[in-house]
Amino acid sequence: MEKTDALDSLSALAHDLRLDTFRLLVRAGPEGMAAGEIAEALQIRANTLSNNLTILAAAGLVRSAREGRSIRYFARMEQMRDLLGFLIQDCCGGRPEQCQPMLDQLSCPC
Amino acid sequence: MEKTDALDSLSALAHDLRLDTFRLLVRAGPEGMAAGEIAEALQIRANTLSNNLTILAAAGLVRSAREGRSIRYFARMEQMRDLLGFLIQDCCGGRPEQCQPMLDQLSCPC
DNA sequence: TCCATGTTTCATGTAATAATGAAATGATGG
DNA sequence: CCATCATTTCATTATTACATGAAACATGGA
Repeated sequence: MEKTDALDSLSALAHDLRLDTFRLLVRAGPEGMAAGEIAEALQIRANTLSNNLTILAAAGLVRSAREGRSIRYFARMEQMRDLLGFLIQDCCGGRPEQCQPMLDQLSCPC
Repeated sequence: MEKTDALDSLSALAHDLRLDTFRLLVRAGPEGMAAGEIAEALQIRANTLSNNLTILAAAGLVRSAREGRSIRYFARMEQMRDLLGFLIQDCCGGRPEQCQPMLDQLSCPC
């Protein structure tokens, strides 16, 4: 991942509503959620959500697909993985002795 | 890590100069770098850097220590680890089957 | 075809963010 | 204790991000 893509993703996630939206979609999994369902769940206006979904989509963190009248949104886990990869690579830059101990402490809560 | 802390860290990193600064400090390792050295390396004004170092410090991503006339800055890897942990936990929320494959693809470049 | 539903686009006002020059602070060596 | 160096603080200005109401667009059903 390029630095500019990482900046886009970080900016997209560095926003209360967008972080909530992304987390919600991650939890929704492969079925995704319709824009209306998201707005309902997060108690926000349709157009505010739409603007922020556009920003998440531009950053590659979500994708959309029309389904009848509504439009479903899905979290793009690949992008999330690439972002984590970028941040980790960032930390390692030539200094494995600093990076590895950090990663060892990182455990997946699964 | 709390969501509000994660948002602070994400906001702090979602800025070209601050991301560069943080990466530089990570690479500098435990010796850290004086503010003047950072400004020199990144070719930016002292006060611009100072403002952005303050933001990084408020987010917990760097710490500082005076050393003679200059002030040294250090990357706080714990905070970075916690942020990564938050983002990963975020992705797992109740859905290990989605999270684990992602993590398996994540390898440390060390 | 016409209407209702779901979502996005547009225009606008406002608030937050960012960089800058100038001045102030703090620390050191002479 | 003075001069100097390193860094921060302050005030100002420009830019950008944000939420909103109103209007537009697309789809499916009567």
